[in-house]
Amino acid sequence: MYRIGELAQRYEVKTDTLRFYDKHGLLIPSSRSESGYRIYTEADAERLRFILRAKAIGFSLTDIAELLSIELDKSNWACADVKGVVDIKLADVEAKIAELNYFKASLQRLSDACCGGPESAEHCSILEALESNSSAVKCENQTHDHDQSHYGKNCQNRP
Amino acid sequence: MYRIGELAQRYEVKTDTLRFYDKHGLLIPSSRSESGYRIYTEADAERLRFILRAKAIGFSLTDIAELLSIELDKSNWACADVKGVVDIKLADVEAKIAELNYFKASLQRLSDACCGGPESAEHCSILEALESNSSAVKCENQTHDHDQSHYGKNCQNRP
DNA sequence: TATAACCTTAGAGTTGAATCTAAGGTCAAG
DNA sequence: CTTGACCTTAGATTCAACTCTAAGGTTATA
Repeated sequence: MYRIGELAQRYEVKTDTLRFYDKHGLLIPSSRSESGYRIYTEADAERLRFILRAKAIGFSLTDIAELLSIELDKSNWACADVKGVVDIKLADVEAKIAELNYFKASLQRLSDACCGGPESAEHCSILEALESNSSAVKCENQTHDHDQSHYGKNCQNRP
Repeated sequence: MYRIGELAQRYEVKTDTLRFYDKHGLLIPSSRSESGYRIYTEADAERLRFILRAKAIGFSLTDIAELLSIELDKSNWACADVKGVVDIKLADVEAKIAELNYFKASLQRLSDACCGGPESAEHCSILEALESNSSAVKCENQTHDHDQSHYGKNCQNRP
């Protein structure tokens, strides 16, 4: 039997968060004290661990609510249902990774083309790439010239 | 010279979005008509292209505002400033990718351990993993047994 | 019995990037 | 001269997942 503060401390969440989970039906404490304090049982704590674990794996609270409703009524669901939730999330995460890898490549191309030195940005290849219509990034040694050796191995696309 | 609707259509954004960019200082139209209509010039359109390109690369509107303020006053900034913005974003994107890869691995482990069949979820290894305290995912063939050949090459962690 | 540390509630605020609503003004075509 | 497509504004709403505030009630300890 825990009060909200104890449970919060034990699982390193804010009491606000537990109240939020209560209000949204994810974790409604098994009972209340006479004065209205939330009383959490060990089973409630288990449910919280389930929530936190699922959250750590990347599920949204909506996903978790779905998982919990299956969990509470397992025998009326099939493995396929559960795996479905996981696989949708997996596809989701994979799509996000692909998108971010695309961003990363774009940023890397920009970064590599720029000397990063104290020179004026008037001929900065990053700004020029953002101004131009093409997706090509021109290297800076073609526009302002300086001793690039100071600034590391930039501009991967030089001849 | 474009009115808001024309510019919006040309670049496939909503007029709302352009008004939002106006209000937030990202793209203030060069002039207004007598009746107060926003009038965008070709230079404004160019600036919009800059914004959209930067957005596609994954910059937030705040990042873009910074990039634009450098762009407008290039000669008073160094390449290092510009590259700084890009490199911070790059680190950011890399961190997000790493986190998502971690999520992906967790989800993959869960998915692989579950048969995904029409069997009752009572012994579903996904739910069991979420219930248990360990991060290990036990394979289902140890709990409910069925002809797994129907459901593909699941449960990578079997003996 | 007073003080501090707890607990309660309803409701507002946060972030980012729009998107929507209401109430109204402008303009070209028929 | 009216219809409909456009434009204006301020301000509200959306999404997720909290986080915070104000105003007050409870409980353990000195």
